[in-house]
Amino acid sequence: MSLPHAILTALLERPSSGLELTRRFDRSIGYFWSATHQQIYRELGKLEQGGLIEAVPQPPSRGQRKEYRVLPDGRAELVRWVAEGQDPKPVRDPLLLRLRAAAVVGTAGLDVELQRHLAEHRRQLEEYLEIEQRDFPADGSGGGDRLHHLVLKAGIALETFWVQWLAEAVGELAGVPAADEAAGPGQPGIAG
Amino acid sequence: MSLPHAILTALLERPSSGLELTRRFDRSIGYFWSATHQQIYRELGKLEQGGLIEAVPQPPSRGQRKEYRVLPDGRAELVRWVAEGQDPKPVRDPLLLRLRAAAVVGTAGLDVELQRHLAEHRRQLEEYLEIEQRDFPADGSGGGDRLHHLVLKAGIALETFWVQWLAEAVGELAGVPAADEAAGPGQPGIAG
DNA sequence: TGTAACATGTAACTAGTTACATGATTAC
DNA sequence: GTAATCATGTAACTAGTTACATGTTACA
Repeated sequence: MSLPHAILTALLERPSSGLELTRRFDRSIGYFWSATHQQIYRELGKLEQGGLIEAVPQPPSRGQRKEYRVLPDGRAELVRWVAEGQDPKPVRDPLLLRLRAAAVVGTAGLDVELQRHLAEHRRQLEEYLEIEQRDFPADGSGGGDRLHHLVLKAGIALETFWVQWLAEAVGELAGVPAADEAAGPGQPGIAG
Repeated sequence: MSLPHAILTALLERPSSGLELTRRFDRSIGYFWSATHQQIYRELGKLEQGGLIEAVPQPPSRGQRKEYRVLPDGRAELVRWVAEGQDPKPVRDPLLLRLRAAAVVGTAGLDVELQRHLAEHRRQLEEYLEIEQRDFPADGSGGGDRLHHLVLKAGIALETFWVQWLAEAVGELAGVPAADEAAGPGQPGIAG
């Protein structure tokens, strides 16, 4: 259950309205935990009801901006959650699944997809590198938080992995015929 | 919607009963698309109803083993899905979120978690490397599918990333006081 | 005949997605 | 005054998780 904690973190960094949060979830926090505005408004309601956040007093009506800030209980909950025992979540990626499927039914059409993904990951990597140059310049003058930098470096390393792996995959695919029957059955893959 | 396609792939590789599929989703396919037995039985029902798979004729009763195989429509659906346009799914990782939260409320208790994750990723990496040695030995005698190897190499690279990054994170954390107030507000992180 | 392991399922809940509804403010 | 945009929300659906229920087979 990470969304409430993502919102608590965002609100501690800066008290915001629902729409502002939505915008911030399109970048920043959203780079590793995305959420739609519907999810965010619903969760804000729950958090307020639970006494973890409060709306800055204002005439509450539809269409009217409502700014939230974190209450002591909210901060305490976040502190608790940071130290909580959580197993690493296993990889869950449809693209890897598609490669596995392609090994059985043929790779027709997959090359286009791989190239599209490659371009997208290159773009994302560029974006992260620009952020790093801006917020964490080599001369140490940026003043950015070390933990923030650590998180950003994870993003950079992950995108770098995808770019390299996809480039290899594109090459590999070029050498494999896109027949409808690439491999017969009984050829067990990862651990059969 | 990847689960039905994961099941179709698994059944094409080898016709199986629900429980066998469940076991295979604990390793193999499950390394990049996990599923519980409840999900699997529900999905098998839907796929059968949709005419994509069929149960090998048998007296159908509870507690009685039921083996499924893929029908032509099921294979066609999988072929279609392999070439389908799907955007890369953005990273969604609670651990990165927790680091971000720790930058605001302090890192107390996080080091233990990082070390636990590090150990788990080391174990998983070992497992993948053993599978690689077994199924894809350097002398090319393994006969494993090139696409399967590609998928495995993605798993290896991802685990390698985590091991390296977590090791750096543990070191970084050792140099940061686990105070309840590590950083004041107004210090924007990734893209603020 | 009891019990462990095999095997299939139901029910209830939680999280996330998609489509749509409605009011307020600003710029023309 | 009306169109665009800001802002908050509802409803319905899909996917995934957790807890539990029930029948079958082997075997001590």
